Amino acid sequence: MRVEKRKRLEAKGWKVAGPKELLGLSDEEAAYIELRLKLAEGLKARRSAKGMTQTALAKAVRSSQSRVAKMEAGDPTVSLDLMVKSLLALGASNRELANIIARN
Amino acid sequence: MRVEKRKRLEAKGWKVAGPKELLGLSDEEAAYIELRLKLAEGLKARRSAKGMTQTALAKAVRSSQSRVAKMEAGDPTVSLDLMVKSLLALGASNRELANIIARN
DNA sequence: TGTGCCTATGTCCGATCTGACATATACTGC
DNA sequence: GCAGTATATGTCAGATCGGACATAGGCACA
Repeated sequence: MRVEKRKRLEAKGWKVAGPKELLGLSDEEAAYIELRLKLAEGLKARRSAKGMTQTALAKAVRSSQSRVAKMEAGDPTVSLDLMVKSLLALGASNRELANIIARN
Repeated sequence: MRVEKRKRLEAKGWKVAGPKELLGLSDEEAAYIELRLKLAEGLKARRSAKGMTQTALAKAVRSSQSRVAKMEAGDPTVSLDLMVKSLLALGASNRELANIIARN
């Protein structure tokens, strides 16, 4: 993984467990965090494509605007569950979900 | 969704919120639960393909045998996060994850 | 039948995540 | 400038999820 990307991730507040190399991420840690970021981006893209506000999406998933903002920011305190549920609430199919995840 | 499948899901202990029709699942609820089952199946398949025991996988992800069993059973008390992390720990790439999700 | 191994299920309490709220920042149009 | 709207960020009590543990069921092979 490129240093630039790593710094982007670490800047978001991720404290990474057991560094294999100093401040490094293991492959699976990296895959996990990249996955989250892809979901976050997909969420934001889909929401704005629909012309929805964060508040509107929040209501649709019975959450709050602040949590939607955190989701889209890739905040470590939001779960994959919530992000996935939100994408589904935005009308994404499992197949579209897969596309978001597989995307480079 | 076919009634047979619905019963399969409900039998696993899912209590579904706000039934649109009596005992029915909305599209997004169904997609969410199917997603979980796919991950559960993928997890079990991948683990046994590697000849690992649940206990061995548990150690690899610093979890416990009981939780691995629940994961593979699609138990509602395990999060997507844990299932995804476990799949990644089994060496699955994000792309393989996507394949599991997109599978029929 | 017993011993051994793997998996399933239930319960507990400590850790993590959640919605709600407050507040801040940013960008409009007036 | 100010009001209105959208988004970002921090905090907190309550809800959910976590590993650990106990225990049961299943299946093999002596």
